[in-house]
Amino acid sequence: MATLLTIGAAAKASGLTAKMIRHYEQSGLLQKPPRTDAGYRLYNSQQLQQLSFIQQARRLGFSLSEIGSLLQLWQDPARESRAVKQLAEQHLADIAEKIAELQNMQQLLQQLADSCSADSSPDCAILAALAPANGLK
Amino acid sequence: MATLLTIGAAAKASGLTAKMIRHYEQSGLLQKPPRTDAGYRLYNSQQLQQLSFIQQARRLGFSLSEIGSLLQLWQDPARESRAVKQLAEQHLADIAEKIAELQNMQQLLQQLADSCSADSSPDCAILAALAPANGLK
DNA sequence: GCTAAACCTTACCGTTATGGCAAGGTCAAA
DNA sequence: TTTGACCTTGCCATAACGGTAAGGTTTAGC
Repeated sequence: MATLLTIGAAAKASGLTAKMIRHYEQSGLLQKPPRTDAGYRLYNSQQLQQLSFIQQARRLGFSLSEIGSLLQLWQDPARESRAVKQLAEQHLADIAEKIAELQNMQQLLQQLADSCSADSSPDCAILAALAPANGLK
Repeated sequence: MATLLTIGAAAKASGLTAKMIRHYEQSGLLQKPPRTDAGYRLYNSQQLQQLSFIQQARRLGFSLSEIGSLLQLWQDPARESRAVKQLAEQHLADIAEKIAELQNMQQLLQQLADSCSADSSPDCAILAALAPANGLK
């Protein structure tokens, strides 16, 4: 039998929030679900699967736009795994870039922090590094 | 002599954009600079130093709110380096957390991507991992 | 049957740090 | 004087939500 869940139950089942689900619907990621006479959204098991799919993809850091593409591929029996992998590789490249940026910040700042005495004196390598060259003329 | 720069020149000198400078002013990070009769903002060397300070701090990933605190400390001769370092340590912790999240995603997704054949077949470990347990009944 | 709690609905604002655009005023050089 | 390069304000857009308000619905208990 078709089990239909209201948005709150669907949220719990998928690990999302009702707010997120409405947001995904509004941004075109999800088809509009049927409604009760009172206007309540009702989700069937197929849509629940989609919700869980989205939640997993979000956990991997895919953007909603990327997830749109992934959902399309998922539902296309004629998809080529090549296309899926390409999306993943692109996302991996983005992740690697962000990590590199953060590690760069981390390294620079850690060095400065290590050189800061952290006592009651006003002198601190961190501020010194942020301040523009003073050209002590 | 006091060299006064218009916002475009100040932007170039500090590595920011005019838009950013106006935004920092509007969000209370910078004091309102004097204006010409025509309403053009004019920046002196002290404010240019602040702009460069902000730009450096942004490069290290500090939020505008954190930079507000750093600026305060910078301009306080009675500051304690302890306070500066505490801000830096907090930011380092935030950075480390983000890196950890990204590395977690990276590791998970890389494993899946490695298991994806990337050919014309529809089968792909990535989609399989995103799809909820199918309970092949 | 009635009431209160726990749902649901839409709509709008706030977050963060910008970029973009429009409509208009200003300034300097040719 | 005209043109181009400035400057001004103001409003919209981004990504992916969370919060809140004002209101309708359903359910459980009494």
